[in-house]
Amino acid sequence: MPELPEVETIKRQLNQNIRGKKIKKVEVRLPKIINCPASVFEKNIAGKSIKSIERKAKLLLINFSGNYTLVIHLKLTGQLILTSKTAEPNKYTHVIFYLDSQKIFFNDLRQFGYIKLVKTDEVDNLIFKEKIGPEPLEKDFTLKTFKNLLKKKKKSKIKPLLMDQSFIAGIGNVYSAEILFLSGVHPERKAGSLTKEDIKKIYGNIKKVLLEAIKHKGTSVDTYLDAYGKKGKYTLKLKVYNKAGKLCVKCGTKIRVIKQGGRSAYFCPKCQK
DNA sequence: TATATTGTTACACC
DNA sequence: TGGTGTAACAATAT
Repeated sequence: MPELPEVETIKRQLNQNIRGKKIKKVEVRLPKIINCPASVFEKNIAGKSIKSIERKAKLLLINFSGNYTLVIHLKLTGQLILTSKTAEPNKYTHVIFYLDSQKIFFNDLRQFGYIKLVKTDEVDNLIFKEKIGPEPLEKDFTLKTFKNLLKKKKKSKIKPLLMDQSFIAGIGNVYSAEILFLSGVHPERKAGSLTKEDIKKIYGNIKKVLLEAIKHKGTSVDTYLDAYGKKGKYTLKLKVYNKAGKLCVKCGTKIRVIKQGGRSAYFCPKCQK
């Protein structure tokens, strides 16, 4: 499941490899993935060069010459794979970008992901409309900022709150579970019940876990692959996510799973209070 | 063969 | 109004 570290990994890899290169042709195999007729899509992208690639929350932005930007969300099972000219698409390849000597596949098993063609100067507008919260790895995301945000959400349960993109950007089910485990905080605690120490720990672990995950090129619990088609190695570092019934690495208690808002929340009943 | 799973969003409820 | 719950989306594993 691509969250901030996975999207950041793809962003860095694409910047290293395709910045400045030209898109020769686009092939849209599944029209519902894009937000306009394929002819319009192709017309505005083909022949244009890639200026830069950015990340905002879990969104990947590819900026082109000619002032158009592709806004890409990978949702649950999306992939952007940079391959050779001769690589073959699979049945989940829905859009293909052709470069001079490479291809980029947009693959998505569940077809929830999207690629939107947007005028570059309208991207900020679009992101503003999505009400995306602060970027946790930015310098201005301080402990004080975090405390103040929590004050406004005293009645919310902490795990769904960390996953709320309008509260804080880029955190999903995997990393919220890991952050709370390392902080010793139970996923059902209300924001208003957290002590100063709890808040400090959660704040520190948000930065720590996300940075560590980027270092390992993300987590592959589902179909996630990086831009080179490789799995993320943070999967090996996971302590609670997807570990129901396994033994806690700290205390040996069985990891439990509960439902929160219809989603699985994994935690250690002894280490997380 | 039916069901659970999975993130996000839209929408209903209180 | 904010917090919570549910359906829908699609494909797969069980």
